[in-house]
Amino acid sequence: MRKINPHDFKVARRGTSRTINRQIALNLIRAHQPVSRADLARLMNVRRGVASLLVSELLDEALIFEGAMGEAVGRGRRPTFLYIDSRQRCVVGVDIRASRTYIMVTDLMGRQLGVVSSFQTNRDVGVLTQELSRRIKQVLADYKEVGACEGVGVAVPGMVDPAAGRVVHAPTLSWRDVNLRDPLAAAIGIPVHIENSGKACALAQLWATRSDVMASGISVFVSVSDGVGIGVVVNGELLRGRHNTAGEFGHVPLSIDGPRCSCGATGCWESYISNIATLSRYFGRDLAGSGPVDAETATFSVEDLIARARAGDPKALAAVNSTARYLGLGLSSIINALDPVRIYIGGEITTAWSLIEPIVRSGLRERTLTDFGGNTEIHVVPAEEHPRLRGAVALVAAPAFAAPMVA
Amino acid sequence: MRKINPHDFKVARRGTSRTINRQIALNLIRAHQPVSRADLARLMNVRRGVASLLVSELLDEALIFEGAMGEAVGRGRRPTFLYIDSRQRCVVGVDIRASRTYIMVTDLMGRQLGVVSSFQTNRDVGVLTQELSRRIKQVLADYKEVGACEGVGVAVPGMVDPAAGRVVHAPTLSWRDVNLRDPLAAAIGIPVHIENSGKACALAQLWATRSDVMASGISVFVSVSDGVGIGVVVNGELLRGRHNTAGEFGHVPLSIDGPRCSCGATGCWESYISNIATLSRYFGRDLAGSGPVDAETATFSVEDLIARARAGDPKALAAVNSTARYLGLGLSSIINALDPVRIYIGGEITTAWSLIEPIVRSGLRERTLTDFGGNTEIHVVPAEEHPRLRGAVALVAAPAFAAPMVA
DNA sequence: GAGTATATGTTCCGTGTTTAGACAAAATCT
DNA sequence: AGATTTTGTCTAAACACGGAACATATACTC
Repeated sequence: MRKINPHDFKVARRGTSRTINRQIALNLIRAHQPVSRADLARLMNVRRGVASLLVSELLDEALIFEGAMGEAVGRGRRPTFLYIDSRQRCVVGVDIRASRTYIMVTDLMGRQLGVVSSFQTNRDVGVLTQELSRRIKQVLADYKEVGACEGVGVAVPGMVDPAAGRVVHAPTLSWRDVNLRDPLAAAIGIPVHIENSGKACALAQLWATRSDVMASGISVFVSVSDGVGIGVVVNGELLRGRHNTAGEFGHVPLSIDGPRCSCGATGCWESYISNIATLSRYFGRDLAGSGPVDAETATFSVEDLIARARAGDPKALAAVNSTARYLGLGLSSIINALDPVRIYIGGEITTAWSLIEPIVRSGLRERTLTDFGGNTEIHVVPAEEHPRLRGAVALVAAPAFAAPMVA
Repeated sequence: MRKINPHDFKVARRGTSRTINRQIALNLIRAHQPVSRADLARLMNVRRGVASLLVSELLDEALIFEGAMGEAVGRGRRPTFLYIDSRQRCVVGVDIRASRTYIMVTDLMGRQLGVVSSFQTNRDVGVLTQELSRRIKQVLADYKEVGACEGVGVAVPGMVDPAAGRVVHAPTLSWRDVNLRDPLAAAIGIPVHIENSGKACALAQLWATRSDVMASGISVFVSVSDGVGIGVVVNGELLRGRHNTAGEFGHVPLSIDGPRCSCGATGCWESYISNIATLSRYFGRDLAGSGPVDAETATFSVEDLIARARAGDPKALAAVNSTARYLGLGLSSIINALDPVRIYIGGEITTAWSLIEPIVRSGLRERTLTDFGGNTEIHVVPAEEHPRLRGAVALVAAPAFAAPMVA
């Protein structure tokens, strides 16, 4: 039951019905391809004539194309199959992280083309833009057969203003109010879209062709790495808030008297479960601080810690288990606050999922208000799926499929 | 940018445009009445002919009526003014609280008719239903001139399944899985709608004719009384979640090692800022527990405490100030999690707002991630506005104005 | 007071879109 | 070869917005 905003509404025009149905048809082709006009008519519950007209419009705009004739299922004329037209078009996804930056090329459906390449992140924006531009051009030259690049999507670990193309604040990169989009777009001559990496992860799941849980109700993506990035999707739309900072559950406290967090406050969830927090717990001292960096801690990663835990190192196991419990306790806040259908979890810690899942679940159940809250579905997204990169790609590819604004 | 759910979408039919525009016109009449057909055409940016047809349809359905001719502004024919048709129709709002139950009669616009009556809440559902039924009939008989009752809306302090008409769990009433709607509806012969009281408060603000902040972006209503009830509105729609429990920020922790909360967990925000928590802080012992009830604490309310604080009692002031700080700390979680445009606050503690506002604000700024987060607009809703009751009324009156489901 | 200007509300026709159904094309089965 | 079935196209009807003309009603001007 939505209220119409009496100061910001969209009147239905003569072509509004067509626009709506055209987008529905396009999405159905995306979700069900290969699919025939007759299939579409059945899926949409309209006459074949209408489906035909919608399809011819999409064909004119080269958003879809007619593939080979399908094999007839029973008797009767064989259908002509329709596909999203991703021939000779590609998208580049970029994931900027504190240590390394990753690049991937996909088609318009978000299907990976080639391999993911990476290089060390230079925190000087000018230098990074130069290097990114060079590498993107390189990658596009390497994969010439994939065609023209429709756009570049960039996931950034920090607060982003996508409309302005600016990074408002990225603590791990020491960026403040940086225009990342325009210089990069100018350098490569391709449109660039930027977004916060937690939100990008959520977009990746939302626009993944297989999943359709996220397209209705509430779903949450929790990405645990250097920091905790979170994206919330409500009714198929990313929750942005007034300044595009909605979803920062990482800085909701577990204990206001807890450890100091990079954000300046104390006891944030992030300060309990980030990779640095887990490692600090193992080494018995705060690695986030500017203390002396010894050879061991400098290169030791959470994956290494998990390996030791699996190998039977009791201290490592204790550190991981501790993180698991705090992870569950924080998830309970998300569940109480949003009552989501499903929570996706990504990040290095998920490689220990089989180890920690029961602890996460019991930590979660310590604080969830209801039994079904405690049973909220949790889905692990492995690193190989590259959620940030796929989300970055969605920034470019998804708008063409978005629902029209109506009423 | 919303994704169309490929398994649950609404195709635009021949009448869809008309349905959309009809609802827009209806909402504009609601928001701007008195208003003429020509005004509507201008507001909607359509030809007068279209507006005329929409209006005649709304007239046929008796949703609106033509009032007296308006005075011509300049020269030219005088407009015929249109109004939402609330003649001879009324709505009853009911607010069930742990101690007392309140009843109010309004018209379809939510304008209060007569006075708010109340009686002591009997926790036996059967007895309460009987008494409610008797009193509602009484009130409708007393105000016979207001016409037929379109429905009864009930706000309940607990978890509610509005579709089933059941109270799933209301701790302060000791109710579990109680069918409240059907027995009451049967007894009075009028449709009944029930909803959680925090969500009802949010609905009251959403559908208030003057405010239109809530109709776009994110807004939150925080109601502090025996417990902490919260309603979140996203893009003009109440955030419900999978089990209609979204918004329970009252049970997000300030400190997981904090005081025990009525929900069973420890350190919930509610356990720091509920009226009982504030009073417990003043009396130096836990009033929520089943300890001995002495004459002083039994009748002493937060309003009394605030009066003492204003009179200069340092212990009272300290207790109130403490609550104020915790209120601010918890609000920062809401701001970080949702980045709302505005937060509404209701409850007894708001009578001390002039006293506590700076402390709430500084507590809030201790933990908000960004400067603009720290400056998030906070709006106090005084008890005299009866947000719960107006929300209960909105349950009945609002559906007629809701946006149609499209795409 | 008659004529002019202006605003409101209705009506008519054109265009675009869905709805319904007929029809040709293509494939399979008998 | 003919019947059946499925796909895709086409045509007419129903319905909605878009645009403009027209009647109505009021105020201003000479």
